[in-house]
Amino acid sequence: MKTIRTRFAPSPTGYLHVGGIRTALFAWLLARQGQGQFVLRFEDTDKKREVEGARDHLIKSLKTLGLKYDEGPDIGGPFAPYTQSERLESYRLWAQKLIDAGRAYADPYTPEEVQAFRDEARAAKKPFLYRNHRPENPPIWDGTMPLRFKSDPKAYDWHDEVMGDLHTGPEVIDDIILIKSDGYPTYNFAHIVDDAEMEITHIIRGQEFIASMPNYLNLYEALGIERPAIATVPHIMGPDGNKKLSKRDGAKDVLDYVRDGFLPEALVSFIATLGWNDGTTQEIFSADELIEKFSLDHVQRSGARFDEQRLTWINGHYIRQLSMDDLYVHAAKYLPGEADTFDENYRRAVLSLIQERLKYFAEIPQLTRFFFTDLPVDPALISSHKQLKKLDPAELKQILKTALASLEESDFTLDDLTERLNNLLETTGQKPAVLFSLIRIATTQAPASPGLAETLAVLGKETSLRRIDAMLPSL
RNA sequence: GGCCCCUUCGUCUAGCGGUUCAGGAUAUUUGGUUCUCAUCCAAAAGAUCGCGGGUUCGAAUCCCGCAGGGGUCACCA
Repeated sequence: MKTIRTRFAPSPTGYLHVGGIRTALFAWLLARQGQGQFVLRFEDTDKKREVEGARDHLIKSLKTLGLKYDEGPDIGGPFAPYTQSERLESYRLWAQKLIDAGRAYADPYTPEEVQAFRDEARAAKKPFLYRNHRPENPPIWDGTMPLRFKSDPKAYDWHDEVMGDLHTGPEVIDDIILIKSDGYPTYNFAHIVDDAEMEITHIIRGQEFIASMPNYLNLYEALGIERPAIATVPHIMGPDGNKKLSKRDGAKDVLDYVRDGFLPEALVSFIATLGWNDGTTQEIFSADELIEKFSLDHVQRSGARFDEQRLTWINGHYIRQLSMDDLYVHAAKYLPGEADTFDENYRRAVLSLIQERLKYFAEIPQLTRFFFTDLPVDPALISSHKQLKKLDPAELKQILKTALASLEESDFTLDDLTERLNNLLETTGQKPAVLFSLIRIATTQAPASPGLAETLAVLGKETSLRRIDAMLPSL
């Protein structure tokens, strides 16, 4: 069996959103499970649309998600270069073959003239076909005009690894442009040449290319190139509508998610299961499990909607599984600025307490601020509490004083605090809903916090007592 | 408008002619875990399988039509 070689071939015209990374992930998985190679290739033949920094961003996105490529623009490989703008000679050579065989010709029309043909077709509510205007005696191609493919319209039946058996008639075949008037090849031509020269065996690409597949089949024949296997995956839809996910709809970039504190393994698991599953009830997959279980024939044919809630759930799952050391490595930088003056042990203890509450790291500041700074006394925490608001302020004050007296004698170890809090339930005769809530509010001034004893133990004696003292006058 | 693809709980999906008045997950609601939030556990609610015809003893599953959604018809990829 031939070694599997897949590629991810983005154009550096924008950033990598979740939909784009999915084709990369699938291609990577295919290569990994077949002991094959995964190739990165930049398709930079449209210099007008190129975005500064997009290449680095693409590379960083792949690396962040752990999609390591075996050959690529920055690391080279046996078929270098891996950037299309550096491969113009190849396209020139293949184009010449077509010219020699009478299968390519110069397009003598100006863009305006072609546009007029197009408008004409549109007005007649018919699809535009350039070949209906194919010139009878085209000039010799001198490189200043577009070079077009002289197509051989016919019906095609082909197999797509995801979409199944497909069929189209000859009416969709046209004389596509091979080389633009600026000398750069079109994607339509360049990717076929590159995939052949780079010995790519499987192409994974988005739905938008399915309509041009017959044209590619026609080109493969004319070039005498055996086509790779094709897997066309559906688009990922935006959260609200049925539109293809795009940056314009507020879709975040993969690195945006990482920046907000989503773990790469969560992103990978989420993206893989958007439109794919292994047929069992397993919901979350590690990269190794994906390599073992992924299969193109279980990829959904319909577009999946991007559901951030599901991503959030998966991310929370992964955060909970993190060891303390890993949690600290990932999460420490999200701590609020006030945390800088505290030592590492304290910061670790805080993170440990909120680990099971975290959905993504960007939530850390709001969840932990009271551990690092005294928040102002907030009377609303009492007045909106369904138990405490019923009690007389004087009574609350008495309860808190009793608690304070006991805590003053505590060594603030977790065991001692737990025991004292339990004893206080008896001495004050209050329910936990009253006693614990009151102490919790006094010491945190936050609407939510980890368990009371744990929180007090981390805050320490001095801070806890100081905050209770500060609370008393307001009651 | 032509061509192509798609259509199961809000969402992601299982399902490949019968053991399914459709299973799981998430989201939602409720209860429990000595306080809040979260976790965890339990439960509830949620899909006449887009609609209409067939084929069959039997269809979410096969066939046809329709509707809706998406893609494409660039010197973009």
